[in-house]
Amino acid sequence: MSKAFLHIDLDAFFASVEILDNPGYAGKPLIIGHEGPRSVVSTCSYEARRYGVHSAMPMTTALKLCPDATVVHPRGKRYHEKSVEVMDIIRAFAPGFLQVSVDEAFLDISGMENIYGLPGKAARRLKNEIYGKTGLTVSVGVASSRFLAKLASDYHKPDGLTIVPPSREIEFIDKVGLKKLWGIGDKTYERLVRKGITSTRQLRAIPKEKLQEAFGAGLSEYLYSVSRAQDPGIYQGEVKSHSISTESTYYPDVYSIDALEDFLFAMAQELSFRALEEKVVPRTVGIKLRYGDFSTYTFQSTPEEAIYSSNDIFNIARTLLRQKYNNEGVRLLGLVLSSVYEGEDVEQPELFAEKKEKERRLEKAVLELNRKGSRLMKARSLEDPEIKDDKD
DNA sequence: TCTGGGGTCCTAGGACCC
DNA sequence: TCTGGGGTCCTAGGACCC
Repeated sequence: MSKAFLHIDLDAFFASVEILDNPGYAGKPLIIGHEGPRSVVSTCSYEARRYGVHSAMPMTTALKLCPDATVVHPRGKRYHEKSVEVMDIIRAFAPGFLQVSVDEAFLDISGMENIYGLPGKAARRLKNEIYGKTGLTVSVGVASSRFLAKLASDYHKPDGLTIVPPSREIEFIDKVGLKKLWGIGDKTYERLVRKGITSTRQLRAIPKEKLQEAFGAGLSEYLYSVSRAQDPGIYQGEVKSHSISTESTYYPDVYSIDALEDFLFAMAQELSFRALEEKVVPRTVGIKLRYGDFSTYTFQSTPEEAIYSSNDIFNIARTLLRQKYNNEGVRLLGLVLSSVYEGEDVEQPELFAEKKEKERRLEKAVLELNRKGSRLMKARSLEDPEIKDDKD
């Protein structure tokens, strides 16, 4: 039985939702993002793309290229809502469903010819159903592996449908080209070019051992597979832990460690709430510092004691900050919880258990109130004395 | 044109244990 | 007498993707 996968990609998702909610935007260049000297474009409509605007471009550049564009601030909640609508349709279509981001999902439709006919027919039916029920268009790729289906959905956009027959997979990879292969970014592409490799054909001609010498075990394996249209197996892994993070870019740069600590304090609460909501517990806390010259550093710590509350997170983060901050202007500050595992209850030595449990209950209560719409934040100035007096 | 914010995975070195 | 190899955990950095 031959395998068949669909990759479904929502077209210019955020921009499309804005146009759906506000038909006056239709046909006009639309940019989703914030204005500001350090902002970048989140997404933009296809009309804006004609001017050369694209995701991750600095907003100042985008507005120079396309001064008439309408800039709309992102509405994450609304996008999430629409995403759920679309994903529910896709999930109900076939059993092998795998969502990989707000606007992308895979479907394994192997052996479903009896229900939908050939894979291309199934894809067309799914596209129509999504458009009919949500008003959003998607681009779909059909192929024998997730990797190829993903490349195929990107091949023709928007509202595209690309089918890669099993007999023409190598040909397809060659058409896509080295530069646009998933997993080959700017750096890797440059490395390949420096070795005189500029096409998938050239890459394929290189023996495995030579690739290993030049690119190391992991990357060479990857390059060897994808140049032969073989799925490198990116979307199979069962995740056992993950990370939760937040970061902010400031303008102008921040020089005050007190201000940085205040930011960390707010971030610690936010992440602590998110962890509580997800019912997970982190083992590691890290900070990220980016200075005015864009040099970026990360520092992390994995304490022996369990991390129970936003206070624990903040104390670890602040210690890292005090140890590592070099007193230069900070452009970006970030906080990361990693090695995050399922679990609501943390084992604690008796002595700490009671106090920590109390803290955790308080935070859960605050979380509950926040869910109901009030915006509660603990003030750092009202924090318990243990924190304020702690001079490390 | 000076480069967001949320993630994942990989590498390499050091500590520590067997 | 300075001397092995493997496994696992941790840290920092880097590449990549949406």
